Amino acid sequence: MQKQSDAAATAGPPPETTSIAARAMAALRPGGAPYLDGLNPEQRRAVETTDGPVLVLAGAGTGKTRVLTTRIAHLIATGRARPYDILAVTFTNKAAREMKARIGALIGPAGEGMPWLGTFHAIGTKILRRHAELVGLKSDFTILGTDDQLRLMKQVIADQNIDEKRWPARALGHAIDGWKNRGLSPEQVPPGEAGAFAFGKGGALYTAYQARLATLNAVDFGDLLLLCLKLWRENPDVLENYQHRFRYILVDEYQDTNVAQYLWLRLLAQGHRNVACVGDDDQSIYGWRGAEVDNILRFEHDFPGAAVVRLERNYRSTGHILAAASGLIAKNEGRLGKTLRTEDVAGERVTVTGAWDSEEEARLVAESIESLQAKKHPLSEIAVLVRISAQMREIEDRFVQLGLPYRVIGGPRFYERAEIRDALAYLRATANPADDLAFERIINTPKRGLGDATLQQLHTYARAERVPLLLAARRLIETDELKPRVRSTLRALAESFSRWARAVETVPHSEVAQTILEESGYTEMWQKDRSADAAGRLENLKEFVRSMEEFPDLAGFLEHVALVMDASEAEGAERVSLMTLHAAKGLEFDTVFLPGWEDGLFPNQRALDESGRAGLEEERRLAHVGLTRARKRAKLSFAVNRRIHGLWSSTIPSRFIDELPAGSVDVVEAPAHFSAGASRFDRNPAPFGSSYGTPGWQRAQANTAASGRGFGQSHGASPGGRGGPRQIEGELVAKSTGAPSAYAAGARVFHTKFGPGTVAGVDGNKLTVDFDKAGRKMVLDSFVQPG
DNA sequence: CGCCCCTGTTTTTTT
DNA sequence: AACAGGGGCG
Repeated sequence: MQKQSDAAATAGPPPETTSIAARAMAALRPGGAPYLDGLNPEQRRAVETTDGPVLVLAGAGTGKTRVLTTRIAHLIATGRARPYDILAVTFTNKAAREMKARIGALIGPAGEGMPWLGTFHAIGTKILRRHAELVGLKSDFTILGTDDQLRLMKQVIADQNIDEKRWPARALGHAIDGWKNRGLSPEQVPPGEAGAFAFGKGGALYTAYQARLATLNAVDFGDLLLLCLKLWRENPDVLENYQHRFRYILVDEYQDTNVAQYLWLRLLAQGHRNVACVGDDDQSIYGWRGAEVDNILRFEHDFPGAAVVRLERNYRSTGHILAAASGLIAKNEGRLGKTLRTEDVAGERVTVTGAWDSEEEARLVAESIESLQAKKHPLSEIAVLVRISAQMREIEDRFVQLGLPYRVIGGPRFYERAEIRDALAYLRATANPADDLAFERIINTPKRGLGDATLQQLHTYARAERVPLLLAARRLIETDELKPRVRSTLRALAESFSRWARAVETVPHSEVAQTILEESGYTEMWQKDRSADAAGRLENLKEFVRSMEEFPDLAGFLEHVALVMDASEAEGAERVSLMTLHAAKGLEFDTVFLPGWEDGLFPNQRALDESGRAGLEEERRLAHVGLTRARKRAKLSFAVNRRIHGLWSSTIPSRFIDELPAGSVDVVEAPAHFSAGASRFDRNPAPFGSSYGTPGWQRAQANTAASGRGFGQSHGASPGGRGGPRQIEGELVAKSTGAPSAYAAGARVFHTKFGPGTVAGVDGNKLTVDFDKAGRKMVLDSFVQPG
């Protein structure tokens, strides 16, 4: 496959033609084409193969972003395209921002104001606003966030008299999301799937949901793409216009595209057929939210004659790290196949350390960081990457105890916070009196005595008269259908909204926001709140009002908030970064800690249960992403005991550890200071079987016994010095026997710690056992005896 | 209408 | 274990 693609690439239009012309044209400009300097031959080919479809398979650390930005610079500098002829799509705002900045740096002001560089959703919005009426919307449509969607779904479910407990709105949301990801409008959903939800009502619910959106003049994120497809299919002239307009199309992170995005791109690319997709099938980690690795695997089929360029020269990691990552990812089937290589030194081996429990693991990580810090390793160049957010807690606790400065990347986002969503709801309801969802959110926030009963009345009236809630309120307060108290409260609220709406016309919008928050009693609500986070919320509200000043008007600000759900965070501070593996994609650090490599956690059991082998391969890609974040040092670890949902479970090392090439790995034993006193476990819970028979493990056990209790030696881990971690080269702690287990599902077994149980599943020498007392656990078969 | 207790849930995350 | 959301009660 690899050979084939390369052949196809060279069989295409000879790149030299464009290359010479490009260079000649660039040479006309003073200073030649400095932006091409320093590209390697493959990168250069990816940049200079301008015409026709191109797939750039860019492995981790091979200069993907550089290629993308240089390619745009090249298109503009050589006069092939003006900035507005180029469509460049990314997935995240961050990526879009970065690309803008780098293009600016490459070619100066000429590259500024690329109007069609943005996320799929931002560009989709831009297009839909221009043609809103063709898809049944007004151009000032609202973009709903997930919480609004959820509330809408709840209403729809209730309307259809379906038990929301049996068929939760979340599940419906998931189903509809899935359909939208696959580009399916309600009528296109396969009947079988539509019928699977709520006794055959899934399709009807989807239809009803879309109808509700339409009456609200609102769309959700999926619609931003789906409605473009509808627009183009029903209006070929409009499609043609865009096909013509976008002379060159570039797509970043192509492996993350879902079907809807793929269809979207394909329609547009059919014009000039100059589409360059950059991606890495080995870094596809978003399958669970609809990304189709197949899109990248099928590229050459979908775009016949496509040139394929592989970027395999890695400029990031040292040899052993790259070897470990490559060796691991090689276990995946269904990949296009790349071999990363580096000209860098072999460097340090990847280390693997076993800890007694997750608490000790956190301590090991923290102490390891402290000793690096002592050697002047900048903290900003250290990251701890975890599989799930829940792992962060223990690590944070440890950092706090030691006073290690750290920052969590990708936590709850600014615009997702309750106080911000409330403030936004006030602004939305002010800007758009028909925004029922916003009005509903704040009608009783702060508490003003307008509860469910009142809301029901409003709903009934609004539905009967087909008017928005706020208008329904205005009309009802003129009748005597409401209790006097409710009536006066509601009148005051309605009048406030009128007043605020008038203010928007004359007063700067951030001042109006300030006024709204004060007059509505919202600020006061938090001032009176005695809970610990109230002060922080007030701070957030201040920041929120302040951030509005950066936008020309209220509508502009609301659009920004709907599409750009992240607030820029201060970078470069002297802190350790803590984040999930997913959040780490695209980042790099000198030293990377990868804790929690245990079967069940990583690879994650749920991924395995839900997606089987595909799930396992995605987990493996995640591991690959994790390893390739490291420039100089990657430190894996696992714990033998971990608390899962509050219960202690015994765990076994990740199968991925076994899959690493032994030659690039060092097993490093934990410094000998197991916190025996703090553990609630017997030191020797089970006779160690073959898997724990390695010298390192045995020594760890011996040291534990000898070192006694307490924390006394916690700083004795001076690396390189005496008493520091000893290394046993090439030995793997979790070495599998490879031999199939002697046990079969259904067999009765006995475990010294967990007692009797029944084997539920077998995977090599790893057993899933339902213990009579202890519940379901995963254990190595050498830990149990026939029972 | 509002508060409190109980119950069920718990991957990864963007737009 | 921790949290969120719903139901029931005052």
